Amino acid sequence: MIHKLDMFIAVAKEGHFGRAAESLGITQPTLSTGIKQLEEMLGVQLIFRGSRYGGLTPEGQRALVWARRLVGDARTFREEMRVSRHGLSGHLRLAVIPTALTWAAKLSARCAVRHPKIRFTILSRTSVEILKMLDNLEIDAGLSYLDNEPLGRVTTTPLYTERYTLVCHSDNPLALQSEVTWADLSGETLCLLTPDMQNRRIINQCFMEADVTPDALVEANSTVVLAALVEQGGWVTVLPSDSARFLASGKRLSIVPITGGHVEHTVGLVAPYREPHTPVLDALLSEAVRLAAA
Amino acid sequence: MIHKLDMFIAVAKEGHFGRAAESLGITQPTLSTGIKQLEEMLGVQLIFRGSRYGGLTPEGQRALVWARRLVGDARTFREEMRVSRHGLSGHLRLAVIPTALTWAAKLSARCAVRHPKIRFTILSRTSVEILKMLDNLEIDAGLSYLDNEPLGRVTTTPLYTERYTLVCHSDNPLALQSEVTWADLSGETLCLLTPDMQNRRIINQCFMEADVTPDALVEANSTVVLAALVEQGGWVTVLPSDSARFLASGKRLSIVPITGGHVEHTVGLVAPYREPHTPVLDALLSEAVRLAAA
DNA sequence: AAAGATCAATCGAAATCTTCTATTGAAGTG
DNA sequence: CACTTCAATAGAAGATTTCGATTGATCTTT
Repeated sequence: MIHKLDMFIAVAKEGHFGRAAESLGITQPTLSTGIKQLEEMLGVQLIFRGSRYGGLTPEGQRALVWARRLVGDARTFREEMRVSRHGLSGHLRLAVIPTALTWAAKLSARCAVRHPKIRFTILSRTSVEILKMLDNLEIDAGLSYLDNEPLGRVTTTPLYTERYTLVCHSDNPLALQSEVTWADLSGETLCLLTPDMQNRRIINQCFMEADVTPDALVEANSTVVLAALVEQGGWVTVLPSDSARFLASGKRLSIVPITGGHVEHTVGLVAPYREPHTPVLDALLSEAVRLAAA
Repeated sequence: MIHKLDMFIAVAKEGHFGRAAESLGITQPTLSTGIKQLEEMLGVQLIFRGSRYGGLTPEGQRALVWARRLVGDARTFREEMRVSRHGLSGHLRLAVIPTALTWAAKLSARCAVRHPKIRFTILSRTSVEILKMLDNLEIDAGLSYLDNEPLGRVTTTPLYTERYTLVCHSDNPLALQSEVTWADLSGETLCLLTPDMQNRRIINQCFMEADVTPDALVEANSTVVLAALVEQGGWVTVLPSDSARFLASGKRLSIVPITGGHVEHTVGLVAPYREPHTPVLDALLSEAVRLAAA
């Protein structure tokens, strides 16, 4: 049953029997018959298909919610049993928005000190992708914005609040100012994150509120690109203070706080809503709480 | 996996491999290997045993919680899929404290009118048994006291509040009074529910608070016995007003309200804490809400 | 419109897993 | 010390799962 549900989740995720089978390490006929048996067992059609994948039926949509829950619970269960004999060890998969990567490093480092047997995988992803990966059980937790955009059924642990700063070359006249406004940036040659990043959308809104139309000549999905570009001279970018500090250190880059109307955006840990969590995830969550308090 | 967990739940419930196997309709060796495979799959020992059942290990205790949850969710899932093709039909198993049996009848009758394809099984049980049966997935919901004694992880829907009344033969001098106190009953020949019933414990406490030691010469676990006994003459009993009214009607029995210090005890529907519920259970719950409002 | 590519279903054989009956072996009982 | 109870084990029968090969349908390209 659990295994069949796993197949179903894979097909729903990939939208393609062949790829889904590959992702599970089984052959396509096996998966086809698996789905068919699941449909027979439940007595409902889950997937529209006439010689090719045609999306989920309404029952399929509903079944997907249950499938994710059952498979997720089963994994958590197995994980808990595994930990009870091997001690707190295992694999923790995180997806993180680019501007929170330094915090991901901080968090995982502290967690690793306390629990040396836990392995980490940290991926840079957009906030939307993070939620999707949480749904599909591809990651155990994410680091993303807690406010602003709709989260699904998740538990959240606030970590810090983003404050935006200008990052420019030390030669730039703006570097001498103790602070700048969003309007001050109107003439500058901007490089920013791509618009699929929530951070960029937030920054866009800040510019809009200051009646400035930002003109980002270079867009990238990595803050490293932005910092490197700024270092070359001529370019400026906007980054949250922590990212900015990290990327600017040791280079001829200056950081200037940006003042003026912008909402505060909280970044924190996002984990599936499931009670109880896996012991490893629990360890991460409590480390996040400690880190937030510090 | 789910099937193995089912076996595990059965063994934990019965405390005996043979009986557990019988209750599942499989043979004992099948169950033995099933448990063994489950233990191997999880990598932990679940059950102490050296040629006979020796209780659950600590990991087994923990695993039992997960097993109940997974099996329960899987059933709810299947139920929901079944309903999506057969309409709101199915089987609803209720366990009810004896004094709430009339309400169980009322509730199921109203529910049956609205959803003619639902079948009901209603069992008279003690409140403790009801909670245990909910845990073991033997019933879908219970009708029991919502306050007073510790409930597990359940959702509750209040239905009514018990008010205690004296039930006596119409020839009894007490029948002429408009009300009686607990102390007034000290000389009477009492018959009451057995002490394993929470109702009896509540009544005992009422007597104690009135400094009366009740002397129940006949104890029974059915209100029918009590009413029949009172009808024979000489005996009196104490019942919640609804039960009393129902049992006394058409017989030479009188009902006298009992006044004086007693706490109010709320009776209502008790269902497993699981979101979402089965569609059939949802139907029952909303019917209960309507009935409570009426 | 024909040829080719893509994709999921189907078929049949091999492998794996499950369940059964019969038996064993261990621990408790009179 | 025989007797009973209980769970584990062994071995065979049966069911299920999986896979490679193929088919048949649909979509794309020429």
